[in-house]
Parts: sequence; C-alpha cells; structure tokens
Amino acid sequence: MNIGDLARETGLTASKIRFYERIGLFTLVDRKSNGYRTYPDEAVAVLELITNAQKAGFSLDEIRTLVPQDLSSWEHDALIAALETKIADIAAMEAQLAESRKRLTGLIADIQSKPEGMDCADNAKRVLSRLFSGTGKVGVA
Amino acid sequence: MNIGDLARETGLTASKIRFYERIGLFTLVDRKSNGYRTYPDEAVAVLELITNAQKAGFSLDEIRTLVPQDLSSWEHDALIAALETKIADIAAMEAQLAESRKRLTGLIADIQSKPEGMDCADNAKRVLSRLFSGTGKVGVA
DNA sequence: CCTAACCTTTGAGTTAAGTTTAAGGTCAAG
DNA sequence: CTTGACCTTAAACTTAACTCAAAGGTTAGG
Repeated sequence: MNIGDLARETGLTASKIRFYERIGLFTLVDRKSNGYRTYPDEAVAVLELITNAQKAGFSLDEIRTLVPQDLSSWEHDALIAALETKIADIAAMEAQLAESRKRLTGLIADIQSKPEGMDCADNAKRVLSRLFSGTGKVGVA
Repeated sequence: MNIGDLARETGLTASKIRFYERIGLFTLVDRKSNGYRTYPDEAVAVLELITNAQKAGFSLDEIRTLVPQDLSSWEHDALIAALETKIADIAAMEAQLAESRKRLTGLIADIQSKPEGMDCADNAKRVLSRLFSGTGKVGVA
C-alpha cells in the first residue's frame, strides 16, 4: 500500500502521515526499492487508533508514549493510569464549560433585561459587573 | 497606575498586558512624560473582562471585535449573536467531551476484563477493536 | 553617587500540529 | 517518449497567544 492509498483509506493527508512518521508516532512503514513508503494493512487501524486517541483529547506526545511501536507490549498499568487521568481532565473541562455556558446564558438575560430608560453606557456597566463575577481559577493541566 | 501595579492587581504579566495593547485589544492606557504607561482604575476591570471572556472560550480576536475600545457603544445585536453562537459551541464541545469520557471509561472496563488465559497481544487487539469503534465526526468550528 | 527595581522598545523565540514549497525521481498509459 | 499522476526530501511557513532577550532610560533609597 502506497502512502496515497493509505491517505485515502484513513481520510488523512499524506503530509500528515509523513509528519506522524517524522515525530516517531507512526513507524509502521517499510520502503520499496524505489524509495516509496509501503504500508501493511494494519496501518489503517493504527492510524485510526491515533486519530481516535486525539479525539479523546490526547496530545500526539501522550499518544506516542502510551502507544509504543510494538503493539503487543502495552504497558497495562501506565495505560490505565493515563486513561484515568485523562477522564478526570475531561470531567474538569466539562465542569468548566458548563460554568462558562451558564455565565453566558445569564449574561444574555442580563443584557436583554436592560431597563427601558437606561442608556447604553450605564447598561454596559451593569453588564460588565456581571461578567466580572467570574473568579474561579480552574486550570485543566 | 504603572504597568507593574496593574500586573499585580490583575495577576497578569506585564508582557501580557503590553501584548494585549500591541494587538489592539487593550488600549485603555496613557503615557506619562517619562514614557511610562499609566492606567486608570477601570483598567483592572477591563482586563478582568478580557480574562473572563477568554475563560468562556473566546479568542482574543473575537474579544477584540466584540469589546470595542469605547465601552459605551457596545453593538448590542452582534454581541448577543456572538454569545449565542458561543453557547452553542460550548454545548457541542460538552457533548463531545461526554462522549470521549464515556469511551475512555468503557475502554478501561474493557481492558480490565481481560480473560485470564488471553495473552497481551490478543488483548491488545481486543482493546483496539473497541477503540476503533469511534467514528462520529464532531467538529466544533 | 550608586544600586536596585522599575520602566522602555524591537525583534526573535516558543509550542502544537501540521501545511506548503521547491526541486526532483518514478511509473503507467497512450 | 511524453504526459500526468504519483512519490521523495528538506526546510520554511502557519496560527495563537504569548515569553524572552538585549540594550537602554528612570526613579527611589541610603
């Protein structure tokens, strides 16, 4: 399988596949006598694994350390620990987003409930005072 | 108020404040005769507004277009529209995260339920087949 | 007067995850 | 044998949101 075929099958660009190889993330590749890269069929699955891990919020760096070249030697405990950490991160991010959304929703209500007689400048101040109420330091490492 | 004082009061770095000024995001600044920047007291509130907007997921670019230099001339309708778009974005992101989290939780269960007799390579395959099941294209513009 | 702690600017560097470009080799069809 | 689609490389470019460094002016205290 040439790189173009693999790109078509995975929906990734060839340059992205070469990039993954360059950074040591995706090394399941061989070379033909003409220098062309050639891939086994499992390559599709491995790239899908990488893509899915990315969708779950892992950085390429994390993926590289968690999914070593040799698929049969996963580090069970490290993998579980990383997954649990990531789940906690995601939960924290969800909480943060929920708070942001709540704040924005309230902000809209606040803006729209502007008293008829009030001028824009005063309304702006009123609205700002609400926006400033957000003080929770969240920080999702 | 000098930049160092403002930095202390807002918790931002001086370089960040200068950066915001450079990109036209934060222009509530004057100069003393010696060239030093000097800030009015509202500067603290405006920087907090920027920080909070950022926490709510707005890019600096978005913030700049939504929060014009003149605080008393907010573009009401554009602001509301932007807020609503952002709320929808956040909701989509929350949904995506919830899905990721569910997937990872299931993955852990799957790994831990490895049959006693199965070797690592086979278990890896079993686990991979679960990871590959994620196909939903989500995309939060 | 000296020193330390401020402040100034410009310009370059950082990170992540790629894309793009330039210059060229290879292959299959007609 | 030429054309077009494919492949190769290295290196530069991209975006966002900053940070850092260099080289220097200012100010407050002792």
